[in-house]
Parts: sequence; C-alpha cells; structure tokens
Amino acid sequence: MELLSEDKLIDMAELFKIFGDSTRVKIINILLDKELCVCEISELVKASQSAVSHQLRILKQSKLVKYRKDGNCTYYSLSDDHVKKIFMLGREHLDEM
Amino acid sequence: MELLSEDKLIDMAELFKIFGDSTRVKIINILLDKELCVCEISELVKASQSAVSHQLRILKQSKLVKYRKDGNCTYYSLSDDHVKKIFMLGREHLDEM
DNA sequence: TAAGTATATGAACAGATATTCATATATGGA
DNA sequence: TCCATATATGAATATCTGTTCATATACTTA
Repeated sequence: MELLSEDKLIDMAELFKIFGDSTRVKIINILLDKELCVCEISELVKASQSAVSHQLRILKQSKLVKYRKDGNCTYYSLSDDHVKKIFMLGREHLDEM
Repeated sequence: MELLSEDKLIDMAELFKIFGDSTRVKIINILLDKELCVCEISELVKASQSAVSHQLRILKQSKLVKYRKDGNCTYYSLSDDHVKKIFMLGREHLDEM
C-alpha cells in the first residue's frame, strides 16, 4: 500500500461501487447529454419511480448528480465532467476487449 | 438509453463493480508498479490468503489481472493499461473533490 | 516418499444492497 | 379547499457478495 493510504483506497472503492449498479449506470447514461426529471428517468431506464428515486438519492449523496426543483418536478443532471470521464473510460475499456 | 445498449450498460456496471470493493482496489493498487505473488499480496493488503485468492479469481475472471506460475508461487500483475487508467481516474476524481 | 509451503476452492455465514410496497410530503390546478 | 401529480422515504424482503473455515491440489525439498 505504498501509493495511496488505506482511507483513500476505501474512498475509491466507494466511488466505483456507485458505478457498479446497472440502474445507476443507466441513469448516468441518459443524463450524459441533458437533465431529466424523475418520471422521465423512470420511464427511460424502465424502473419504478421509487427505485429510481432511491438510486438518485445515492447518486446525489455521492455528488455524482445535482438537481433543481421546478414546480412539481425535480430535474437531475450530472454534477461534473469527472462523472462523464469515468463513464466514458469504462465504455472505452469494454470496447477494446 | 440512446447512447448505449442495455447489455453494454450492464457490462459497464459489472466492470465498475469489480473496482467497487476495497480489498480488490488495494490489490490493484499494489500491483500498479510490480507483479507480486499471493502471499506477498496477502501481507500487503492485510487480508487472509483465502480472501485474497478469492478476490484474485474475480479479478482474473474479469481479465483485470494476469498471472504466471513459478514453482510454488503464482505471480499476479495488472493485465493492461486500462486497469491503471480507470484506477487513476478514480483517484483523480477524489483528489478534486 | 514424507513433510512443508503456496495456492485454490467449496460451503456456510454474515452483512450489504436493490427493489417493492405503503405512505408521506409538496406543488399546481380546479 | 380538494384532488391530482411528482417525488421522497422508511420498512420489509430477497438477493448478492465477501470472508472464514476446512480442505484439496501441486510443487519443493529433505
């Protein structure tokens, strides 16, 4: 464990864990180009409103998505370019296998 | 789900899932610069030989590590640069938070 | 060949996690 | 105000996952 502290490694595992669920990855995927509200996300990823809401909470807590409220709706979007970068690198890796 | 097929997204989640465990991330971390045998890995990451062996199997199955046998020992190393890249990007992300 | 060392692996168990269901909260419109 | 819609959330449940323990396998050396 020369290069990184144990704490940092645990944080890294936590970060990748967020990307390690297909519902969350699907959500990230559809948020790549535009913000969407919960019910749109729910339809697009074919998961229940509740399941999506739970997963959005996890993404929110990890600061991978941000949101804004507008009337009845809550619009979610990716919080920064790093999320996109990590996503793209995973995609790249699979393409090259 | 415009950008990627559902299958590909599931594969991506599977890939990130591998990085989403602290024991595996620790193993990857110490393999960044050199190959190591199982008992060395076991000592360095402070996990039992059995736990490490199980995790190495998972890393092997996902093609994230490769190995060579030499006598009694099995030496593991990262299978390609993508593993290193993904690891580094995760690290970078955390540094910038 | 016998003993020791290194590794792998199956089974069992405990803890984590994702979904569902029911329900709460909050906003908008009639 | 009353109702519909959108979202959030707690509890329960089922499934998944990582570790341990016991043991098997294989190589090495005395």
